[in-house]
Amino acid sequence: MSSASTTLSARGRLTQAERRARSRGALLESAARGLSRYGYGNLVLEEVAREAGYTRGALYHQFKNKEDLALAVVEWVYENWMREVGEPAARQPDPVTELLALARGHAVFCRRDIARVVMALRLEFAGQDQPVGRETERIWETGVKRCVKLINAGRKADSIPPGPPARALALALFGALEGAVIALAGHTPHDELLAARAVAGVLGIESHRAEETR
Amino acid sequence: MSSASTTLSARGRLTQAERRARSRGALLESAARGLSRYGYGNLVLEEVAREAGYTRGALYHQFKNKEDLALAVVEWVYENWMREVGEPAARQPDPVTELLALARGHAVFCRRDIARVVMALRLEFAGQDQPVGRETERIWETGVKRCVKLINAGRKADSIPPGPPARALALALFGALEGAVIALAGHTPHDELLAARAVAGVLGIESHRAEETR
DNA sequence: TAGCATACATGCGTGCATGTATGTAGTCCC
DNA sequence: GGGACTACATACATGCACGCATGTATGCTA
Repeated sequence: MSSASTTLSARGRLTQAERRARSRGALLESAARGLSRYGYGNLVLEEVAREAGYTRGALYHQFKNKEDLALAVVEWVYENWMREVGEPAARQPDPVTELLALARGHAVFCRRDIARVVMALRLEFAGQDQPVGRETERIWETGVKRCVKLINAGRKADSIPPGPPARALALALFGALEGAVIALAGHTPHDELLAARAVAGVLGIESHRAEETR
Repeated sequence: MSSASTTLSARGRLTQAERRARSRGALLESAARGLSRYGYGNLVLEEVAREAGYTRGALYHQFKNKEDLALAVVEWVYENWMREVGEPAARQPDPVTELLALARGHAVFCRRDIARVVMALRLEFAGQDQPVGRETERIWETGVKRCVKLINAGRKADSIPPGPPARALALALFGALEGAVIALAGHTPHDELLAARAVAGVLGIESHRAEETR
């Protein structure tokens, strides 16, 4: 529904590349919704294709197999997240406001029904050594590492109080954030504030910091 | 490993009821671990039985089918949770300390590898009308309702500040709590404090309230 | 201790989802 | 405008896990 904006070349007729890109986008989006709703194991490719307006033939033409599709979805979600949440937050002046911006941004990002993709896959593949699980874990770890740095910086600047190890804080932060946002699905606009509050709480900073809108 | 304490009758030989209870307990525990790790769809009954020291025959003798087993696990987890977390917390004197006790208690409860059963099943069956999903949703809703009451009480007593609707707060609270605890799996003892902090944050109360141990 | 009931094991049939092989329609390029 | 290529559909083969039916062992009752 959103990124079906594959610029079509002047005349109504589609070029091959456009055709390919359009169907690939539709399949990716459908698969993302499916993964978010049902997880990997319960995801039925027949349905993915149908909801995108194609058949499994198209899917297997664009992706090697189910695993390859899932990997592409994870990549796709990650890139969008970075563009819409990660990079804007990075422009904040100090660690605490950056962390709170991440929280708010993530809440808004997850208003689409993609919210649970990462959480679902992480849960499903935790503790197993499987490509999709590894990739999901990798991007999760990227986020955690980023938080660890921010927490350490914040503590140096005395804007985040001392306490448990930075890594534990970062894990709790992401966990609480994802959990809250998933539970609040559809509860616009409170999701944003409550996500920020959860993060502020984990960090142990004064709760009113979460209320500041920017 | 834990509740294998089916009192065996005086002599070494087991009575039928004891046999039954023992194997049922072992199967339930194994299934709970499995559900927590893999979710419902990926749960293979062959493995469940094997890890419990039986075969699928025993399983199908004790439970009608896979769904029945999952329902029994949900029930079993809920009862244990109420006994070990819900009831102790209810003995707290005021709403805020009760909510924080729930957070800490839940963190401790989830140190067993059962942590993710509810979250996993809720994710997997969200939006579908299926018995296991309904049951999981029901006990989740029980928890949310309890929180709503506590939040309203706390607001009347001025120990919780006004803000978003109580239901939104309760949802965020449980979501953040579960998410944080899952992410912190294995990070004893920080899990307890950070769970309390996440909850305190969502409630918008002063963060130092979360530090009080009881 | 004989005969029955209950706990559990083993083997088979079936359904469903993935992956592959083949067939058809829509583009590109000379 | 005709051949080559690409996007996609359809048809078929494979595998896995569930559920059930049947077989065996262990405990119960008289």
